[in-house]
Amino acid sequence: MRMSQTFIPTLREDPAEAELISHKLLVRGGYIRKLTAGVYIYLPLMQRVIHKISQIVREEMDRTGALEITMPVLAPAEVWEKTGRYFDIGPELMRLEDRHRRRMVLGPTHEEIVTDLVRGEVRSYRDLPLNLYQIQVKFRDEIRPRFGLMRGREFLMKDAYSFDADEAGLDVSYKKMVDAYVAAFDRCGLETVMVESDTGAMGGKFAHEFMVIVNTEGGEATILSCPECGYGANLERAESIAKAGPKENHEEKRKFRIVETPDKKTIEEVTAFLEVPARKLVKTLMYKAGEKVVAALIRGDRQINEVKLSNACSVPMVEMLDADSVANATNAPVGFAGPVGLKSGITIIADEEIAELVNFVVGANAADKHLVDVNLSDFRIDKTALIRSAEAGEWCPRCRREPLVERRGIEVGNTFKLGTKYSASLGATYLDAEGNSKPMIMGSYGIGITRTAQAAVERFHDDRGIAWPAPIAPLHVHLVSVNVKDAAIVNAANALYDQLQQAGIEVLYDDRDERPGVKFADADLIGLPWRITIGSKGLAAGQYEIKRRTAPEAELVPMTDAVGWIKAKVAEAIR
RNA sequence: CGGGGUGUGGCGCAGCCUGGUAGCGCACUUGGUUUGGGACCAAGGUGUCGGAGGUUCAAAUCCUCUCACCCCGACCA
Repeated sequence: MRMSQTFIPTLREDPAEAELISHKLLVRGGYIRKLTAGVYIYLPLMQRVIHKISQIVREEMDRTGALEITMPVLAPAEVWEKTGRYFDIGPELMRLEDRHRRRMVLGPTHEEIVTDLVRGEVRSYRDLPLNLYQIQVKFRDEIRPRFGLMRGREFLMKDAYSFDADEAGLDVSYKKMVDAYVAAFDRCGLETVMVESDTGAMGGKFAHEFMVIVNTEGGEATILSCPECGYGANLERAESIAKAGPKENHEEKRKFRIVETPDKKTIEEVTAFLEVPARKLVKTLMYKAGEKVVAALIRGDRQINEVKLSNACSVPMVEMLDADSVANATNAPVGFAGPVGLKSGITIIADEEIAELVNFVVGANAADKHLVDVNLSDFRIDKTALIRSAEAGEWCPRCRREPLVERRGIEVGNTFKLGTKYSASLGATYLDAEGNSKPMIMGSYGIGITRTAQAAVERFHDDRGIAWPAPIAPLHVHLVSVNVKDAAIVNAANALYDQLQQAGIEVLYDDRDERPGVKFADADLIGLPWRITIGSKGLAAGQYEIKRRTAPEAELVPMTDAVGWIKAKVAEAIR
């Protein structure tokens, strides 16, 4: 590919639209351009990266026996209503009407469509297991698209769906997918960690996420993992051991009393004013869970975990009450809610840690008042559950030998054991060997292709530009001719370009009439794994200068050996 | 959707407070000199100042509405 004839619009300055380093580099390097919020155009280099990643993923999927298909982006709303997700997913599901005013959606994922397909075509246990996948555009109307490809509204995803006759079959299918994911990311040159995650709106009972660990702000998800036993989980999901640390509750229980706390609403304000530690205070957070109002009690120094809370309430999602509803429910402004004397219609769910507390502080359900020396016997608890977020430093919930450590990661893939959520609601059943009709057992498995590409940039870059892992680099070699007015250099560069191409090496040839500094800066920015420089110095010595993008210095390779040398290096790196 | 901010040549920005007919850097075009880490000289082209309405002799600048985009929060591959 000759640079003078392709389309790689590099930028000297950072684009104003980008915050994240990987986003800036992809725009500056001429990989992507934004069309509108969360929607991007993939330029020639990006297209090649996408092909590379897709091809690796495709090969690993095919190896498992999964079959590639393509389902439409546009789908009738009907199928989504049957599974209930038309309502569950909410505004993130892009809805539209066609000219006949039929309601349609743009697929954010394809469980409904693939299940509908399989329902019509598969009837016997003899046809199972079946795993169908596609690599295709998804659309999610994100509340706030950001970080370029990291959270676009339109993005490329590989999604696979497995259908099995029983749970044992699902376990086998799931394991195959997990292994394929590990292999695929590994082949991309990306180290990932697999963590347990919540199933969220996807439904199902068991899920994992594949995270690329980064130590930049690009890591959106927080994961907790155990250095000892390898346990890892998304913060949303991470288990806590209910009883941690020594008890301090041998104090004698006192009778609670009301204290004035004028305008002290936050934990910080109340603890400072009353001079008690935050862990002696119980936060009462008011939530809406379906039709019910729930008061969630957790220790003042803990964070609520809404996913765990919604699981405890058996609803897909909980939502914090707005200020008016809080006032309505507690007869007090926000900041003074408490469990004592709360209306009977409100469900009180307490975190497990609450049970250990004695003589604590709660809101009084009256403006500018709190209750001190409150004890468990002073109010009702409808349910006790683990609803606080786990924290780094807590003991590993599995091996209990090491404290959990916190890292940040980018989620590039996930796997779900769905069970029968979709097959049951859509009637995807089969006849077993005894002639009984049963719902198929499903799994679904996603890899964000475009997100993986950006995650790689977030992981592999320096202050000059991208440094692609060779297997997913758009091309392998960046050939730079130092001076296009020097016939000897041009002849040598042209000749080498031809030789490299004939040897099957993907090469980007910078044949532009630019100064060397411009070419080097662009090469570093674009980030191909090797750069070969042709200038008069090397030519005179019969050597090419070959520089690995990640190495500080170039190597000098005899001209006669160069093609074989680079070919071997590339082969080794993309193996 | 709540809070904050920005829209001025292709890109990055100044000008706006204190109205007076649009500017800088990069990029681009032409000619010349240069050529191992983002060159230099000369000449040149490029804007209905996001849109609509209003105030005014006069609006990029003031007012109202509107649209788009960005950042912080809740959601996600």
